[in-house]
Amino acid sequence: MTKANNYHHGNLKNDLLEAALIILDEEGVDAVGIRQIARKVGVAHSAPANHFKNKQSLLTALGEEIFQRLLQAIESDLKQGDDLSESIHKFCKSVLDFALRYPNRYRLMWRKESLDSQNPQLQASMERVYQKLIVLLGESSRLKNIDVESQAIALWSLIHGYASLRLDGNLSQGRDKLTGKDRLDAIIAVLLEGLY
Amino acid sequence: MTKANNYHHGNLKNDLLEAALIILDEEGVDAVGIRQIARKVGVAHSAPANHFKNKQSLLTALGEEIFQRLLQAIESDLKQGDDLSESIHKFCKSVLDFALRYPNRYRLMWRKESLDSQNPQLQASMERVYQKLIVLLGESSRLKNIDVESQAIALWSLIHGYASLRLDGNLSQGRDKLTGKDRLDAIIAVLLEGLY
DNA sequence: GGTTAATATTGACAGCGTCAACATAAGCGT
DNA sequence: ACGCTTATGTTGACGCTGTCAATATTAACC
Repeated sequence: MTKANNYHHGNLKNDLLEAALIILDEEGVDAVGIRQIARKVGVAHSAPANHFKNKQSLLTALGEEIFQRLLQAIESDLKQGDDLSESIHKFCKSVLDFALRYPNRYRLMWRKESLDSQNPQLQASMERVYQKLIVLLGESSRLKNIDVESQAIALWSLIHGYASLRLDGNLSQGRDKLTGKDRLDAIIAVLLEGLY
Repeated sequence: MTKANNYHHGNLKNDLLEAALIILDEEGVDAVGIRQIARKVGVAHSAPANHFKNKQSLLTALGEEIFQRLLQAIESDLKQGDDLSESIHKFCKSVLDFALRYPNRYRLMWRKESLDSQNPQLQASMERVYQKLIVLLGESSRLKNIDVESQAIALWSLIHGYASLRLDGNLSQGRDKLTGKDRLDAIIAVLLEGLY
């Protein structure tokens, strides 16, 4: 947290987002509020209004930030040269790891009632993650007679669904009883090799 | 809405849940509040406290109710005698239809920050839906060397993820460009037949 | 250096969930 | 039928929230 002088803060917008992220991680989505953030940064309860027109737009900016961080995490996990199967596993594992490490961030990014889902920058930062998957699949030549978008959506749905369920404790970690695989690997295997 | 006499209401608990469901459908998850519900039923703002110890427990009861309705929808769509592939498609279509017809109900049932996710009755009503899927898969003999739970989780993740994404407008309806299939059918096909 | 725009503060407002004190009525044993 | 106990509903208060309007302070620029 920066502090230029006593009145004008200097870097408030960024500090607000930083503080918001901490509150989000520590106390959950619903604890992230204008006044609480302002308190944490040490500024009047109405100061944030100069940088975000309302709560929704602050959360939207935060959501955008979070999508960017997820993209970073994915990119740093994906090594060039992996084959398709390996890339897919890494992509999914990145998302799951992110979701489990920062459950509240993952919840917020999909909370369309709290975010302005029409915001162009938010959409763009989300699209960038999705496009990563499209490119991944598009580069491969060993794929079936199904269009790339369907494949991407299937994979994206699978990992998003699994992460969401794991997040809220509806699913335990577990392993596949027959193959011994980690559950995530097992369900990816289902998607790659089919159910029958 | 029932009304026995002027003071004692007679059937308040049910009426509160009914009203809550309407508000949920019409105004979204965050609009569902003790005071608003009470207003709608025509009762003092503090009357609900006699039936639900706090907002969370009201929402939890509502969530339980919603899971039951989803189960009903699924059961009425599944006909005995369908083969496995058909059953799977129907199960998934039921869930997706429910999610798209009642987006706010679907959102609420997975909002673990708003519900008491440890509540035994809520868990049971959720488990009943999941078990439906397990039984479905368990009955089949044409399945691969993967344990039933992994299969169920894969399917459950896929449909839950897809529904969630569709719900918030992140995914358009669309069709598979190569097969012409409806997108839902296409991604189920991926799961059944594999990506390569 | 003085004016304008940006940024921060203070105070008010209605709405929220929760609690405590109190009012009313229903249920039940006698 | 009566009275006691318990269930259920009302009223009012508390501190919290997001937002807005009025005001104060400082930065930026001609």
